[in-house]
Amino acid sequence: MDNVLTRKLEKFAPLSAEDRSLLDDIIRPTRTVPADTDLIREGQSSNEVRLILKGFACRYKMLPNGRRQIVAYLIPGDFCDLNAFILEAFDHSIGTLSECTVVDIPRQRIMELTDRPGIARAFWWVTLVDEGTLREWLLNIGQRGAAPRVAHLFCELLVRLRIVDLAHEDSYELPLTQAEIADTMGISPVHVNRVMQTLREMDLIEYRRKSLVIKDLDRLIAFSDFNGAYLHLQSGKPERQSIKTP
Amino acid sequence: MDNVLTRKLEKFAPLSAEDRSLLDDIIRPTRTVPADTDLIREGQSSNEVRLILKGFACRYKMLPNGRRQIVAYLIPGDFCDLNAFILEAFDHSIGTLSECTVVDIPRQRIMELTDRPGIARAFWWVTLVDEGTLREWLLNIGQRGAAPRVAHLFCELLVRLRIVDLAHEDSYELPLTQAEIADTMGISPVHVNRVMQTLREMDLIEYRRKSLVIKDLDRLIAFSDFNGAYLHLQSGKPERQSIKTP
DNA sequence: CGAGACTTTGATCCACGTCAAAAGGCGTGG
DNA sequence: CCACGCCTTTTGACGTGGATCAAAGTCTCG
Repeated sequence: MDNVLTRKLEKFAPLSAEDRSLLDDIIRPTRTVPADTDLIREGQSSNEVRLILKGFACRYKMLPNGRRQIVAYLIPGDFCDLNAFILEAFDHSIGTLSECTVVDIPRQRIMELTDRPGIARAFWWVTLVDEGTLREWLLNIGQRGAAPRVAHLFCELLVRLRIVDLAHEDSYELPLTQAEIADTMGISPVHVNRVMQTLREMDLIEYRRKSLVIKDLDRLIAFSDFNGAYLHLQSGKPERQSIKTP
Repeated sequence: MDNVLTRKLEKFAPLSAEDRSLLDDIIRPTRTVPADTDLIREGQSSNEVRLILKGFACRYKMLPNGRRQIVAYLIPGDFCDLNAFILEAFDHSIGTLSECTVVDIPRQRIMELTDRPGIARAFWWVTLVDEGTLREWLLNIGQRGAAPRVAHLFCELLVRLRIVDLAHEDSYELPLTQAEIADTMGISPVHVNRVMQTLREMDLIEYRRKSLVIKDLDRLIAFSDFNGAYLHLQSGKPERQSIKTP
């Protein structure tokens, strides 16, 4: 039960005891990866599936001119590449943002797991949530101004980290530099700094020592028009993010 | 053989004759949908899978303030919602951009098809390509200036339309208004207009009567840093888009 | 205690937005 | 076949959010 993966998957639908124990077996042996290390590089292929157990990582793409876009954050409980072995080459890289604990799961084991319908459905779910998140990010970057854009990210991370019990109240560890946030949001590092000051002055957040405190979640949600429906959490159990968006 | 769906799926891996004929049976009965009509609205659920046979449609998300972001184009051969029935509610809407011909396929038929491994793999492939495309769009909107951004879109559409034989040489029908392109690219309609004039003045494209002619594909590719690897076409058959990116 | 990595600040610039109006298509009905 | 009206494209003037550049603070950690 204290497995970050099952904890997450059960937010979609309950798993049988047997499924849960199969998923428990999978999370060993682990290895530790230092910060700022690539787990997978664009163009590579792989016969293993990586699962993040601890730390923050990201998917990113680079442009020849050196500009970088982070296209997803990977937090504990997230797979790097669940189905990627169907393709011959990765179309993006994955790198750690902080020190991470990772498991490498042989493709074969994943395929065994997906013989079980409950697990197969749960894996589909994570795939579809990833896709939904990409669409929401596109909306975020394409249509929101810089300040609500950053605020939206903070709301999303709160919800996602709560799912795996990594948020305490309305605050969580956010081991990112402002430059990394800039690469995520498509704005300059300097502007990220200014935006965060604005959010601070509005009394929406506090941010010190890589730790984010959301001081007024309701207003942060309203300010960023956050609606967490794209995370497709089970509807029986309304989460804070959904009850606040009329 | 003259089925827009199999034509596309075989660009990933060849299908058996039997698979191909199963996929032929699926594309009837069709219906015609006028332009600017929603096929699916955010929040809805559905037990059918829609397949576009003719025309352009798009996935989009709206903000409460009325701003819209188009997050994907759907062209002939594209599924609207292959796996979406796993979720209870759509997290985005799908609307036609031009008059479209569509088939509605009951969820049950899709599940029968995926019993066949070749088809199942092909369906996985389209899902992963969709996801890869979303990541590339995020890079495009987040990191490129307006002109290369639009140019990148034109390159992508050329490759995708060629896959289904809907491009003639380096040109194709593009039934979009500049306002729709603006909603896709996260820039204003006025600026789209100016960017297109720039591309025209650079002798990269011609655009009249909803018809786009790429006058110098190599330069357009270079200008937009286009690299079609994210479309994951079969590697045995190098397409134009890949040989031009060193 | 010093070095390198982050954050913060200030000044200036420019890509793109907004507003508003003119000019072209294009379908409809007379 | 023309004229009207509507939608789309184009143009111009002007405003602004965010970029860039550069330097000064501040952390953190060896």
